[in-house]
Amino acid sequence: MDRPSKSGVREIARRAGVSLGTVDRALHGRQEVSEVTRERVLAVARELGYQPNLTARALAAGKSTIRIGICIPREIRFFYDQVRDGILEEIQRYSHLGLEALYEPVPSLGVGEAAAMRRMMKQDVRAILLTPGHPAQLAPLIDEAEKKHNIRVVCLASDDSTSARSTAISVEPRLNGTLAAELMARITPHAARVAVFTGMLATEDHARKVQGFVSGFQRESPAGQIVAVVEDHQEERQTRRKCAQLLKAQPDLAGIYISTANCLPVCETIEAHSAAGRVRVIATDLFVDAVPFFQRGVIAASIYQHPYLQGQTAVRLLVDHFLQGAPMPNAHYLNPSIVLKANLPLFREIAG
Amino acid sequence: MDRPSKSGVREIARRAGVSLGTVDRALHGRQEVSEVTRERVLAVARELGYQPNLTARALAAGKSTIRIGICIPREIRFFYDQVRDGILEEIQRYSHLGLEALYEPVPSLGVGEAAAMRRMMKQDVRAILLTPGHPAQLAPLIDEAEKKHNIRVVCLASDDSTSARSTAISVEPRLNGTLAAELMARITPHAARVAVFTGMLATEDHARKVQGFVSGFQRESPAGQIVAVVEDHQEERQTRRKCAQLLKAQPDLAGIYISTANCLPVCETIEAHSAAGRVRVIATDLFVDAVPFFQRGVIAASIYQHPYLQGQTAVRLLVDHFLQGAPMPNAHYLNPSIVLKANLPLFREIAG
DNA sequence: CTGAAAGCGCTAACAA
DNA sequence: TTGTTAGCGCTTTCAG
Repeated sequence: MDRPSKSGVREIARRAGVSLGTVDRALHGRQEVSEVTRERVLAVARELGYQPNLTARALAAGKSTIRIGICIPREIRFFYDQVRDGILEEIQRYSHLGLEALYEPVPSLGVGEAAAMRRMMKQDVRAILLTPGHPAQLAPLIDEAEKKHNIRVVCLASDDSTSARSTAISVEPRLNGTLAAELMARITPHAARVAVFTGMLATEDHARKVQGFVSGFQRESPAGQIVAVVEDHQEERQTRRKCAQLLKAQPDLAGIYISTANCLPVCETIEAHSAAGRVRVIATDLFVDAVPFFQRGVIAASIYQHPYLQGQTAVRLLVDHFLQGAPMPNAHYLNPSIVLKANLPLFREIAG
Repeated sequence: MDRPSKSGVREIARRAGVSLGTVDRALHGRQEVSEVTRERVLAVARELGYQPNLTARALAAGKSTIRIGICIPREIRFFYDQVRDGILEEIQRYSHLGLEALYEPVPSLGVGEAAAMRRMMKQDVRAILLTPGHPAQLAPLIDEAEKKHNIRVVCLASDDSTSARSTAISVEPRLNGTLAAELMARITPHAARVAVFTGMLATEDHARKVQGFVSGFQRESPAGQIVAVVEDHQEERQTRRKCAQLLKAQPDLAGIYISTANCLPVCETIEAHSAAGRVRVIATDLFVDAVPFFQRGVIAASIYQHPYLQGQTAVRLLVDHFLQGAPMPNAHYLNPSIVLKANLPLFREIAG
């Protein structure tokens, strides 16, 4: 693979007829070097196929040069925890290359994110990873971080593509919906009547999931019908009430797709109406409290959005970017998984 | 998190009243140090909560101290390629810590593996990653590598747990079967009659997949019936013939689970008999030639065994083991994924 | 068996 | 603008 048997800064310096310091300055595009010498040094480096030794670089540069700010809701055992674990563990793996975490959690999604971002910006972070609760509101701050402070902002789980954020990592909401739809079409009888529960259609993510489900279900089950799209604002009482109404109004309902993590009240209502089994439920994501509903056959499947992997991927993109100079993709979409009873125990939320 | 503000070998040496060299020898359990000094040094290290700086270690030890042998069938665009890519890319990511790949491919599964292993053993590898075609036959050699040469042997995709291999990474075959069974039970009508295609039941992996499917299907579809378990020895002509026979003998067949990657001949035979759609096919793994069958609705789903991730995981386990001293788990089981038409484009075999 | 000293490849502080 | 030099924390000779 590798051609150059020995080509370090030393060799470059020798061939370009300059000193180590100059090579370093040229390589890093610092200002204290003349245009012409820089060109020459870079030419030699290119010719030699110079690959910096990251180990030596990290060692010489001293510890914790790359501080990464993390702004994620503090939870216990849920989605955002997994995201955070993925981030922190991956940063840990790269700590020897100087990665360091600055954890500034917010109490819950969308609360205090701006303040947390400001705090991080003051502490010399090179990147900020955040799960924006209201992406649009945060956009100006994201733009400021990116443009004024040269901080790479990575959105996780949710996105605002109109802001200047460097990249976003998520399962494409529309794909969530189409995958659920295809599965729903397969597991329900012919000409099935199904419904969707969502949070608020005003939220872009929610709306796109629903759109994906609607168009996917129509395609995969032409004889089927979507009889209701219920907005529950993720409030438990509202969910129960609307679910009960739905079950009463649609006695032959064959399936429900819940596009948020709010499946518990739906499942309980279904059981209370003795509709378990007849109404196939496809949920979203995973947490221990949902396990009994899988076991009792209330939840047929769940669309899993790989929170841990989202966090891990974010860090890997940053490592490639900062350490290898790789460009950041505009967005990175992960492949969701389907959870059934059989593979349930292997997901990290359940395995412990 | 971290207590010790400064505790390197230097500090240990100072506190233990010895020199750097002695600390190093003690820390690495080399022989040229007296029992008593070593104890003392280790005690100080423990007390200080000493964590070696991997960067400095890699830099000082020089490049490529940890050579990893890779013995995997050479393919184009298939399962083992993905495994190999996962391994090589992850080794690349850790090259700065001294990881180096020694790639000794075999022409096909089970051919020349012993010779390849012997070659690697002579080239001073610290670990061997292999996908054993006939695990039992290789066992003595694996034992020799582990015990005589102190080489960590990691089995991928397939396992021989009776050998002395350090660990094995795979999707548990039984889980493959039960997951396919649960899905089959959901997507077929009540009291469905289904069949299984496998390679050879004499192969442990194949047998366990079938067992998983049989018991899972009985549990999830008590009224259903498994009308045939077909051994096709993964030979195309045999597969076609037996599949045609099956379709003729079982005109009301509702589903086929193919537990090997040999789905193409089955799908083609089904289409030739105009049975597409009526017979739901659940396949195993993924490759581009299968895509049209997904699109035409012949293959309803596939159980994906994450070949790339298997390779990547193997390397990560080795990194943790060699660099952090973590014990290797006896086996590492990955969570299989379900491929549907909707998420098909996101798998790396298809995305390119 | 132990100590002293010379780097690994790179960055950064200080001179020139 | 450029060159020189001293390390980063560890391993590894080579003497003692």
